Parts: sequence; C-alpha cells; structure tokens
Amino acid sequence: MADTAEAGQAGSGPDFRPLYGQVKDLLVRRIAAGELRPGEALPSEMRLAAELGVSQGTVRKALDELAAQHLVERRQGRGTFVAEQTESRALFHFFHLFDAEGQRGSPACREASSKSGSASRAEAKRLDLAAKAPVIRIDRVRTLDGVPSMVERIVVPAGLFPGLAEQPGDALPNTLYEMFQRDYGVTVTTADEQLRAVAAGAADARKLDVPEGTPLMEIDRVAIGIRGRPVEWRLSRVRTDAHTYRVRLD
Amino acid sequence: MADTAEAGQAGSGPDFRPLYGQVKDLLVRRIAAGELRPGEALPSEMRLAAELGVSQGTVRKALDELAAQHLVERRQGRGTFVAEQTESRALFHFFHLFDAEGQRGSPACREASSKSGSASRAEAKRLDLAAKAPVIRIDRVRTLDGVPSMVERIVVPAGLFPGLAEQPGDALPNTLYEMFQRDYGVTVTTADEQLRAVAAGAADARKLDVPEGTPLMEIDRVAIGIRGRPVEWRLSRVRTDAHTYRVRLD
DNA sequence: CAGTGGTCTAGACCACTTA
DNA sequence: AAGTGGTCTAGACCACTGA
Repeated sequence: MADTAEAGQAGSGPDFRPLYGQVKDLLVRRIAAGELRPGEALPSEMRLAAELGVSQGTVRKALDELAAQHLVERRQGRGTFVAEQTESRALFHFFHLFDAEGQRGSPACREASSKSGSASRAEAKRLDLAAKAPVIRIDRVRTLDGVPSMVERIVVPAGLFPGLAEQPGDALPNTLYEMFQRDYGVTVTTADEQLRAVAAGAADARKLDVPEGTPLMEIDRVAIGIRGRPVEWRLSRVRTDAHTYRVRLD
Repeated sequence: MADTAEAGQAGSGPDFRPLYGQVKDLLVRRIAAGELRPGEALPSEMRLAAELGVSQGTVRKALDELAAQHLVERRQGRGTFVAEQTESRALFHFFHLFDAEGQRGSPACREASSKSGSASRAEAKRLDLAAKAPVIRIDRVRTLDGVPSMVERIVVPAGLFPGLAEQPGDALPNTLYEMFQRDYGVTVTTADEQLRAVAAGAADARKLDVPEGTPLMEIDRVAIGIRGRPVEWRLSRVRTDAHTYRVRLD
C-alpha cells in the first residue's frame, strides 16, 4: 500500500489495482478472517486513512463500495459497521415471494429434519467439494401465511458447520442465514438462483396438500459466502397459487 | 443550483437535495426530454462543472451514479455518452433464460401479430392508464435455440407509439426495446417481474408443442420508462425443460 | 461537546483515445 | 498534442449522534 501511496497517484503495471481497491480488499480480508465481527464498528475514515497512509477520500471510496455490496453499513454521526445478517435483511435480499397485495409472504417452518451424509455427485459439483465430502442435509416444509407452501432440501458442507448435524431438526430457526453467521461465522453475501416450472411429485403433493402434477416453481439456489465459495445448496418447490416470485430488473 | 453552490456546502432545509443529486436530476430531465439523444456525448465533466457553477467532483459523482443506473456510459479518454439500448444490452438486462450449460438462450420470433384495442381493466391498471384507453396488443411465439418455447402477449399504450399499430406483425424486430427507443424515443430503464408456475392451456400446448397441463413458467412483466411510468405490460409463458430463469441475488 | 460520516471544493498526475 | 475520464490528495463546512 505505502509504495503506491508515496507515488501519490494511480501508478501503472499490468495487474495494477487502484488504491481504494486495495483498501477494499484489505477490509474484506479482515472481515472474512473474523478480525472485524458482524455489528462491530470499523475504525473511522480518518483513522483508517492514517493507518494505511492514504487520504480520507480514498478510504471513503472503498467504504462506499463496501456499503453498496452490503458488507458494511454506514450511519451518519455514528460510524461504519460490519453488516449483520438480521432476519429482515435476510428476507429482503434472499426471500422474494409476495402475495397478491404485494406483501412479503411471512414464512414459518414445519417438519424440519437434518441428517449427515456424504456428497452426491450433484451436491459435490454445486458446492465445489471433493467427491463424497461430508455434508449435512436438511429437509423441511415451510408455510406462507399459515398454508404449507414450500418443500425444501438444503445441503451444506459439514466442514463449515461443525456440530450442526447434532442439532435436532426442529431446533433450526426459520431464517438460517442469521444463524450461519452468528453461530458459525459464515456470512452469505450473494446467491445464484435458477427457476423452472415442474409438476408436483407424490411426495410434494402430500406435503403441500395439492393434487399430484400441480405446477410448482422450483428454485435452485447456490449461496455464496464472503470468500466467494459456495456455502449452501438449496432446492425449493413452491406453490405459486397465492404467492409470486418478484424481481426488479434494471 | 447557483444559490446552493455559492453557499459552498450541503445547506439544509426539509426537502434539501444534495448538489450532485440536482445535477443528476437535470441531466435525467435533459435525456428524457430528448435534448440529449441515445448515443450522443454529454459535455465533458469540466464543461458541465463550468456551465452549472459547481466543482468537477460534484459533476463526477452525479455522472458516476447515472452510469451505475445504466443511463449513461463512461469511456475513458472518449467521454460520457447517453446509453443506447442495443440488442445485447437489452438481453443482458431483461432476458434471463439460460440453457443447462449456462449459455444465454438466443430467442427468435415466430407468428407475431399486432392489433389495436382499448384497455381492459387489468391492462389499464398495469399500465396506469385511464379505463378503455387505446392500446396495442402484440401476440407472438418465440423460439429458443430453434424450439418454440415462449408464448407472449405484449400490451403498450398506443399514445406512446404512434403508428406502431399499422406495422404488420411480422415486421417487428426480435428485441422490441431497441426499436422502442430508436423509433419512438421510449427508453425502458427498469422492469418489475412476477413469476409463477402454471399449467399449459390448450392454446399454449398447441403453440409450444407440449401436452396440455405441462407446467410452464409465467413471467408477468411491467416495464418502466425513464420518466418512471409503465410503458409495457408483457405476459409470457415459458417452457423450462431446456432453459431456466437465472437471477443473481445480493 | 467531540467525533462521525455526508457533501463540496480545488488542484494534481495518470491512462486512454483521437487526431 | 489536446482532451477525456480515472485516481488521489488536502482541506473545508455540514448534519447527525451520543456522552
């Protein structure tokens, strides 16, 4: 950092990274390593600038971009804080089912069970694991506004969640990502989803109380952690008679 | 603008808007009014700063935010340009169907027809029009990689697209948004989509060459123009046996 | 009241593009 | 060579927060 700072400007070279980008990387590494914990305040802009030997404007640009990625939150007059996975934040970013009036569906949990196992080929591929690596599988049914509306199969690498397999299924909270962060230091930052329409199989039909063959929306999600690696694979099948999946494109 | 600039800082008041926000608004108005046309270069940062009596840094912040919204494009060494709706841009932002290998499906058009009419209640509501306002309806079947895969009903306010109704349906291009902007000065900036799983009806089944009752994904989209008003309602039903709808969440 | 982030300014050097 | 956006700096005043 200092070398570039002494030059006083952008510098050059093939693999050059702007100063504010280097500041960003440094802060991301500190957060990912747990030196800065969720909810904790970062040093102020002035302090960071002094520590790193760059100007306040450069630190500001780095922090602004981290805030845009929801990795930190800035609060005027208070400071900059490592983002915390709250239930409302998790729902806002990762739960997109709304009822006809545009109200976010409020999910609850039912019939959850978790088991240990070793990764199938599909699981290993999705989670970027070695063949037969240990995984934990969670099956559950979720209700929306009281009606059984989703069946979910969740698969996570056992290595990231030591002890999770021993939890009884019904002890699992409704929004897992909050627990992932609080109890295991695993922060979900992004997710890739693939949606398709499928026909309800016999098991789906029974759990969701619909006729076999009913069209369901299948949501195939891989959640990515702060280090850029997959941390969860989730396959959901959803009734869309009372709720729709909403996206804003721009 | 000048009054705030003279003060030299943020200012105050209940409905205060930062200087860079005012610059943004001004530029958006100029683009929306057609004073700055798609593809055209904006004045340079220095020129804008001089014209508006603000510093270059303030103009820069405004332009950076407009670039983040894809309203302008910045090219180092060349200038800042009003964003143009190209086919690849339209597909990138508004077409989210990918095949199993992760390649974007390449859509083509078939059996397009367009007719004038007056808005139904649902159409008037979606498009924020008066009851029975004149609309143009386009029906078409689209293929993905050669296979008939989508049926679409597109509805637009006739007032925004004078003369469009007289176009024969098969003269319509594959990506409409490019034509909306080039021929009618209507720029689509964002869209709200609602997705659900539905069963193919008799007409769907015939057009898509699938059995009646096959699960299809229905995409209900309202496209919003640069002035913030709805400019198109599009209802699509899609086969998702070979393609999936992909979203990245963060 | 001191400390924080939010806004604004002025000026510098750089890399890139075009001519 | 001239002009553009990209980066970086230094310093100012502001609104907001909490002790």
